[in-house]
Amino acid sequence: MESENKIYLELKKRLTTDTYDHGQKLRAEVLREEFGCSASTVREILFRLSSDGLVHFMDQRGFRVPELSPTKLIELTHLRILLESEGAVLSIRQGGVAWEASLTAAHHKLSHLEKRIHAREDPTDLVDLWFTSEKEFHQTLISACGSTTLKAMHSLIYAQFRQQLMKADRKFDFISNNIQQHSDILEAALAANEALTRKRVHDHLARHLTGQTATLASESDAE
Amino acid sequence: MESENKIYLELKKRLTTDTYDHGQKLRAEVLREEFGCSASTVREILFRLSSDGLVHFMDQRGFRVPELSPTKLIELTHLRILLESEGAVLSIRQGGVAWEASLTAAHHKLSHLEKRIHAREDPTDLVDLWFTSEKEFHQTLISACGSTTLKAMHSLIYAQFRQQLMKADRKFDFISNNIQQHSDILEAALAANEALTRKRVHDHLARHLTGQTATLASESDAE
DNA sequence: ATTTTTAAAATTTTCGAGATTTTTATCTAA
DNA sequence: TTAGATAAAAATCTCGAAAATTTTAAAAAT
Repeated sequence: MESENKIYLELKKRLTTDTYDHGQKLRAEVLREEFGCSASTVREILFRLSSDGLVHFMDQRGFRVPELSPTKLIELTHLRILLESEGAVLSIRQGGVAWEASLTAAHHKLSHLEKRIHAREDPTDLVDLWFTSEKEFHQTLISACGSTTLKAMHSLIYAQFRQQLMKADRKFDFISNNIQQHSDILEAALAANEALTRKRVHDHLARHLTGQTATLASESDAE
Repeated sequence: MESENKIYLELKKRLTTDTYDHGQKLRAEVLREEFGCSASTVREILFRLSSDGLVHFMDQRGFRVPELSPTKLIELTHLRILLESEGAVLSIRQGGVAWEASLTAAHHKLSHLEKRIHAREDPTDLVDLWFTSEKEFHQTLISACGSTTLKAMHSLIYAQFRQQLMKADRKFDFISNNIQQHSDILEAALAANEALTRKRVHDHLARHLTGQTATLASESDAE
């Protein structure tokens, strides 16, 4: 079972980091051979990932990587904004110095990396590192919210969001804006400005809300 | 696989409607015999329910009904307020007449039932019906939000919330308040008053937020 | 009497093979 | 040539039994 969890994590990583293509079939036999376990074990893991929304299961037709879906991306973005705003504001209220310190640290790492990427001609070999750092920053942002359930939910949504963008986000033409936006979020959070933090989380993710009149119900003005 | 889904739904119903006790062990062998399927099939279903948060899995130690947890209930309530407020407001904006009609219908059914319960000495035989109707009302409230993902997330949270209360809510000492609150929500929603709808969804669920300084970050004043 | 060891029983986990279904390839008829 | 039917191949799904682990019970030692 320990090894099963290893396989689960490895597959989860692959499914959110470009290894497979959207819509690609995940053949149990291939995975069984690669990981050296039984077909049932693979099946079990794929079902778990299916519950996480990272694998699409169809009765009698096996497992696939979910298709690219602009609609899905918009919905996931809405939920990220909702959960991260809420989590960030709760963290501002309850986090204290320890949280501020960890958020500053996470931002520092991410910022450093994003500047390196910005300066690069070809940032391909930094992609994986960026995925990790960006995730850590956003998780830290909500880490002191006090709700395990909210964090778990956010983790699910974040992984699916990342999966939708695993191909697109490798170009980093957005990196310049991102550096500023991450910095803005940090600033608002440290200033304990709740409304401004909400707005900046929203603005940071807003580029994924295109394609329809995508206005979040909880959106409000500030700044 | 069709039968597997049947078993899944049956178990899900049981896990949110009192059949088992909190913390009770779910022995695979017992379920296998009862449902007339193999051990692997039961295992697969229990894993699915585990991903839904309705079953607690421990490596080498089998599956259990999750323990009663006041903290968990508060967290789930927070998330219900967050998701239902958001979903309701989006539905107000996008739902149109069809949504208003279905919400009115769902409320009518629920209201009728709650009045019967209120009048009863012993409402035991109406419990299951109430669980169904109450769920339908709240799902209808957010049904026109336009986000499949938000609805799926809410469904997960709602089921876990219901599980936490499956024993407690059978007494119906809250029924009088509930009748008023459901009616208030309907009124605010039909009036397309977004802030008021948010507040009334919050007030409806507020009784489960006791036990700590449980203030939702997005809480605001209205009315 | 209490704790530790040892043995037995029960439960969980892994596995591979047979049964079922879907997919692919080939053949036949219009 | 196209469409439909048939057969072969490949994949999925179910199942029960063997292997591994935990739990329970009994015996031994402190």
